[in-house]
Amino acid sequence: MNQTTNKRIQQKQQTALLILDAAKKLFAEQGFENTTTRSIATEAGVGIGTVFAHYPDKITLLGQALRGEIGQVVENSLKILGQHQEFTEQLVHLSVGLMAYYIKNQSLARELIKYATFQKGPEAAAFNEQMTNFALVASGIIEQAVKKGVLDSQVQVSTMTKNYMAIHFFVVGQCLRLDAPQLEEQTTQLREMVQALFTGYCLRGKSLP
Amino acid sequence: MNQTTNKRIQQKQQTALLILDAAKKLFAEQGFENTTTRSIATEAGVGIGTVFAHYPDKITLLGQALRGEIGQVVENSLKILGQHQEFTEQLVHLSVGLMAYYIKNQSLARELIKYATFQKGPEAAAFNEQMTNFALVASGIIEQAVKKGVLDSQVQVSTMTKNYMAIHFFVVGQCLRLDAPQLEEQTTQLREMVQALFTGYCLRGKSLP
DNA sequence: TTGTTTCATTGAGCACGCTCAGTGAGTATA
DNA sequence: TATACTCACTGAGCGTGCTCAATGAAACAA
Repeated sequence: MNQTTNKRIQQKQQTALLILDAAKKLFAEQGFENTTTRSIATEAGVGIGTVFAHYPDKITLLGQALRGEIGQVVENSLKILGQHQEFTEQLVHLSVGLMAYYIKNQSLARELIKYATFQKGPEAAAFNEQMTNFALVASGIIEQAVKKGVLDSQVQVSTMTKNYMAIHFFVVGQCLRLDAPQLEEQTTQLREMVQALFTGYCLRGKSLP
Repeated sequence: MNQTTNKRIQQKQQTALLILDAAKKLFAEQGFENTTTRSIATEAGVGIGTVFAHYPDKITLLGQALRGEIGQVVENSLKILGQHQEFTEQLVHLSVGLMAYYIKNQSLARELIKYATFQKGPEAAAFNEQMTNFALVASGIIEQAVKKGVLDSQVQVSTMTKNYMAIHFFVVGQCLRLDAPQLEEQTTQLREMVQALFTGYCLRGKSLP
């Protein structure tokens, strides 16, 4: 029963992959807007109807194409978080990974985030869940700093986390919007803003470089 | 020469107004996506081609429809800025006007800002110029606070301004994204974030309420 | 095997935003 | 007045993203 039924399911899964691979290739080669769903279907060797039988719309295809990579980028950032001692540098590092990815894939990332930020739907929900996790990590870093006595204990961790996320989105927005953003410049700006946010609450006499 | 030429020019200007008025009406009644350019043409009593002879694309029509109102809102906010003594309250007040407008016109404003934030073109440029002016006002408020000795003179005004703008965009983003945002809640969050940003640098013993 | 049901696949077709060659009234020139 | 030119206006038509009734192969039932 299972073995026989599998034939259809396997076929379906493979078709879905074929379409996704074609989409990835064409998006990378021609950009999002310049790639037509018809050309994706042709590249994948299926009819247009099949494309939309597997993915509800074009933006979902882009989301599926980028989601894995973005998750990977965040994961990598998390792995080497511990290398930094200053919690502000940990926060900076957390954002820089994504910033670098967004700069490298500016036009595709811009399209996805434009959608995810302002629209509703499963694709936006999935993306925003990733961002919620991201905020949780930031919150943990700030909480640790308070517990270690590096930060004044009267700060509201939740409010500071929101402030950090605001900075993150602000700088990420610039990475997506500017004409030829330089990672170094944007990182410097990010660092300045994060330090400005926290320096007033730092207890030990750590000075800015 | 002028008088006779005016006939054409006047006719053209009136046609443009007719189209813009029709667009305003239909956008308000049916939303941006649900309003077709054809229906705007019909409502205005002109052909579709005429619509695009006057406005390069649909989003420009929305921009023209909202730009005036948004400018008005900012102007009104500026007029009563002086009523607040605490500079943090001045900053909060600066944002609240726009937030209220965005909540009231959520779906249309979202569409315009989605475009202006991530796309290029004259419409986006015009909107971003408004935002640059907005940032200049904020910068002035912060600079004043430093000069008055309310803020530690070692703060970088430019960096703090960026931090404030980050908060502004963050909260405005929520006003545009959430399902039924409450102005009071969003204002409270904005105030918390602004106070958290500056409290560490405040010289006088002004306490939070 | 034969009949029945499920469901992945298909492409003609729809509605949309936007284009562009053609039209004719308005304007300047003789 | 007669003629040439300008330019606001027009809608048929194009290329999109996406839909949906129809098709037929795979899966199950007899």
